[in-house]
Amino acid sequence: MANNSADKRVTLTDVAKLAGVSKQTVSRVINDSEHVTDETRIKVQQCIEVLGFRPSALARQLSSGRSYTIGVVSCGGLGYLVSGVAYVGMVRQADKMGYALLIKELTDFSPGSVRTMLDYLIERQVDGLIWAGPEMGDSHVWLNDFDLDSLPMPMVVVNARQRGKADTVAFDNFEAGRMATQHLLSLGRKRIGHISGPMSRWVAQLRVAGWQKALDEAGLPECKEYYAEGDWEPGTGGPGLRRLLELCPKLDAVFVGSDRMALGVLHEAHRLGLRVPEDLAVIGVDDAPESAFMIPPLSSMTQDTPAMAERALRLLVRRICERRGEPYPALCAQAEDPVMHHQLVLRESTLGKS
Amino acid sequence: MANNSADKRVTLTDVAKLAGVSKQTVSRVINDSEHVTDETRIKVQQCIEVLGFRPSALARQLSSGRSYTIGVVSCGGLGYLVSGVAYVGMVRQADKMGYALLIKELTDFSPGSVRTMLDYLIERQVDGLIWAGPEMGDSHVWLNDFDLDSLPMPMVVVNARQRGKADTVAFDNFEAGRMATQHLLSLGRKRIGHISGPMSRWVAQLRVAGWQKALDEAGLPECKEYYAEGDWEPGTGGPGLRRLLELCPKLDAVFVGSDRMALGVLHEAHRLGLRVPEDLAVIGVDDAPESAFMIPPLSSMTQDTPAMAERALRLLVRRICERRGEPYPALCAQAEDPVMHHQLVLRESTLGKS
DNA sequence: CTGAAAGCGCTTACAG
DNA sequence: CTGAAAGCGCTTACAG
Repeated sequence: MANNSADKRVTLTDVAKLAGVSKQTVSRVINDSEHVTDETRIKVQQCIEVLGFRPSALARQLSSGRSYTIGVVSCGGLGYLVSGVAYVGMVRQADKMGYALLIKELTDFSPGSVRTMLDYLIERQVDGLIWAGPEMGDSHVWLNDFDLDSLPMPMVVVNARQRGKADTVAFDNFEAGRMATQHLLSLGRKRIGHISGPMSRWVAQLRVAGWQKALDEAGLPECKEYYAEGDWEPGTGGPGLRRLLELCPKLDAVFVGSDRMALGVLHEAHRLGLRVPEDLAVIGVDDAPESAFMIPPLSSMTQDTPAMAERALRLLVRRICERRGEPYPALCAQAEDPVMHHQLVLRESTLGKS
Repeated sequence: MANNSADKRVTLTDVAKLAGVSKQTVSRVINDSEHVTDETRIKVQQCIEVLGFRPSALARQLSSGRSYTIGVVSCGGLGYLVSGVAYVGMVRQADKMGYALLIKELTDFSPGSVRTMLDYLIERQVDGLIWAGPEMGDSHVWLNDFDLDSLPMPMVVVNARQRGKADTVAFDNFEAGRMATQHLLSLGRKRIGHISGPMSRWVAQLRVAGWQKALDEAGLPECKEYYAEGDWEPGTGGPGLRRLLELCPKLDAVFVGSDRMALGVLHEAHRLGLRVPEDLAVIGVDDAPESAFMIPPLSSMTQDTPAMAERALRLLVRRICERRGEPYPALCAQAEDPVMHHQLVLRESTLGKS
């Protein structure tokens, strides 16, 4: 194995010299160009071996204008679990298509720091941009102000409101809220409350709206009063449930904005001596790995976050290729629906023992 | 706001031309060199504004040999949750010190793919390397084969076995296993079983060893028989517990390798009519956000993974600066202990109702 | 304090 | 199929 240690960088020029050919020819070999004799190719490859030559990606990028790097803007905050899982999906997918991910974290949402972030990524000449982070309040206002077409590269927004011309890959959270509520209705429940995630979040807002819609459709608008706001975490499940019971002592079902909060709800119900689902049916969202093992096992809605991240990445690579007039890699050859859907997963917390 | 759209890249040369100075002077201005008249500086800065000039990080890197990029090799696998949380910690910390993270995923552990991975990162001239991924079986054998000093940049290994000269930041999982077991012993339990993570994992092995050590110290070596292997996930907790009860029907305590598996154990105990902790004391590891809300609330051991990731990053930046003879950024100015420690968090699953 | 030159390591046209 | 030249956009010495 060659020894390209700290000594001195081996360059294409060195290889060319040793092989007795031009730099251009060496370049052709490392880029798998067809216009090279087998003889020449082999000779060059041997010299590459011998010298332990590794082309500098940096130099290549500078001269070719292509970086095979995708910039990821994340804003983790409390959503770190989801972000984390999503990261893994993105890394894998990027890798398969030959891209690396350059990850930067947005620490605040001022237009200034957004601008700085974008400039930084532009400076590094990323081929495309993934905007991955929860949409908090008006954090995406800049998307309106900005002329996205002025970005020198395509961008895909993940799990946030669709805006203007920016591509977006997101779950249909309105539908999720509606479906969860409809399930509770189908069980004959009439007093259905909701504990939502933080209302500054787009995702939480939509789930609330879906819940309300289902209630209206069922002719139970009064239930819309049975509402409490949480923060996605287990700790707000219990207080949320108590609040709901204050508002409606006869509450018979609750749709909880996340499985983690639902854990808190189950815990509190147990403490209060409420039987689940006999007295209170509970359904969450996420279908966390834990949910099947809660007491009782929790009904929920699957949400395949890694799949969303992967889909976003494939879409982005499509856009990158489109702009450059290059063919698509096989993985993103066909267009996919940018809207992701949840699916009901029913367990004891709504169905009871089977 | 300047309009640097897809048109044409604005370069340092353009600025120099407009300002009527040399490129070198513009370079000085953007690098905050002191040897520039205020007058010149202001003039240049204005031209930069007007043209919307953004220096190319790529060009800078190529000519300066410094990329301010840290390569992260991850191998997610089932440990995605932990990896995800760790990612966020790393991204944040890197950002604060002016580095970006370039993330690559290792898909298999053959020496070849490890070599390819390292070459790739070297090609991209990352300033340093983080090896972040669970140590599976002999996956780190290459660390022995490789002469780490031949790497052109420093590397820090996260949460894996200490090897040779490579810096390592990791939890003391042996101590964790011992402490958890000692806690159960202190409650007067005499038949203490263990359900471990996959034994191909270094972390799991150490926790098992710590448990055994504590049993030996307590003069209860026979308990070492009460053992089952799981996979960290909730689904293996129940089967693990049943296995333990086969081996020792009078089992009175169990140390579970992860809180997620412990959830499965609690679920199964509930099903079997075993009271926790009266009949069976249960303690996990991780102190997951869910643990305080399990039924009953789970005793555990905190494990601050983001903190570990951040510490690893700080250490790496220290090493980078050392090699280059540069001063340390404030954040990593002082050396830190590379060994991280768990802490007991006691709840009802071992202590009972207070 | 400022500038002209050379160079970082590759790729892109353009010839032959 | 192969090569000599120019260029990607900066920075690093070296002069003045």
